[in-house]
Amino acid sequence: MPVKTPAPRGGVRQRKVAARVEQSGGRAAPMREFSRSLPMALLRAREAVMRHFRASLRKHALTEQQWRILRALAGVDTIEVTELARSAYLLGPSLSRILRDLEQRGLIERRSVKTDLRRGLVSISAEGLRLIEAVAPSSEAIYAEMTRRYGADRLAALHEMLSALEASLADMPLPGNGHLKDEDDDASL
Amino acid sequence: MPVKTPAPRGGVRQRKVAARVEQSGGRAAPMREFSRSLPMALLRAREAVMRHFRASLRKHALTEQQWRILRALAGVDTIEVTELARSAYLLGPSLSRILRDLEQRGLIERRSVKTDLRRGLVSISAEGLRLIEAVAPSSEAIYAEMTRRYGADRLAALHEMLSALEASLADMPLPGNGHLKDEDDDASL
DNA sequence: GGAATATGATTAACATGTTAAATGAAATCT
DNA sequence: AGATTTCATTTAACATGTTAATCATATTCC
Repeated sequence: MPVKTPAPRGGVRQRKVAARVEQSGGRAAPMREFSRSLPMALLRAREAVMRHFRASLRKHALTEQQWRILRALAGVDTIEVTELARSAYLLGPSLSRILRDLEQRGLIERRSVKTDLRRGLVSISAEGLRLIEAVAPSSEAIYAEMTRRYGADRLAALHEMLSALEASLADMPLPGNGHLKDEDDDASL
Repeated sequence: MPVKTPAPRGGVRQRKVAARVEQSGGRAAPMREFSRSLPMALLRAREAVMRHFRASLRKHALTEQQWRILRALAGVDTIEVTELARSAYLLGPSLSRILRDLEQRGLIERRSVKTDLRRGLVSISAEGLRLIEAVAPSSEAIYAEMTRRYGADRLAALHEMLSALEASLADMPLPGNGHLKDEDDDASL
């Protein structure tokens, strides 16, 4: 039988004095509110989207990344592993593992470039295509419902702002990475 | 000595016929372009942001998630584990592991709620606070540079659109999840 | 008060993210 | 040709994401 929520739940006690960070000038400024963290906002938004797809994928024993790979393969005849990594936005090691598994499941086929045995070629199998056709309809329906709820215009605008963000940061220099491990880098920037 | 790029690199061969998906009406429609996938766009944007922080965090032997936890703890006196999970946007199992490690490193302290021994209380240690003060400056500087590049207005607008997206999908029903594993769900929706 | 149920947290198991190192093959240099 | 360097991919090692199961404690019901 149901149990009511146990108690008014104390939960959080606010810190008396907020953490402060010394600025280069010597003044102290409050640290930016945690909730406004951009990576967190992107993570939360992404999860809000993804959780609707997980159930459908799980029914077909697919992970999100495996699905990304199959989707990428569906659009081409064959593709080199490195290109596939770019296309599905996966790092090499993850891709290596997943391709091994997908091949064992018969969803993809692999061979090598004859003129350069280092390069691997990947293509989707007939069974892989069948799987895509089985999953895609509900996936498309979910996308459609999301677009309806959020608004197609707003969605397009969001896509634009996201790729603009990527572009803005693409040529931003990464921190010196001064090959030192525990060096004090407070003065940097 | 440098070696020039080896060859014009064939890479990808386009599939002759694009994958198509049967619609409920019986017509065939081209599958949405893979590159337009919203989860992918969010993932790429997030990575474009995060890669600038990783080096700084690694210098202090912190992962992104450990940093999120310390940041969340810095704002409060003590917090219950469940609240911390919400605050740092981590699932329970991940949080459990990370708290175990952070406690071993002396960066946090734990105890239990006296009136309910199931609930754990977490707080940041003095050493943890020192670590935050060591990392925050460069972190803030990176945020500042990102804001400068992307534009403060645009950034605020992006935040708004992301939380609006979350809100739009919050009450969207998840797929029936019909407790069946390999059932054909093509007709769903 | 004791059985049944619910809750908070952890553990288990497996997949992926991330960085470093290793492996095998091709290109370059001499 | 042989040594060296570069390149594509894989393997290794460790941290996290994800779901299910477990464990201890609390609550509810009888």
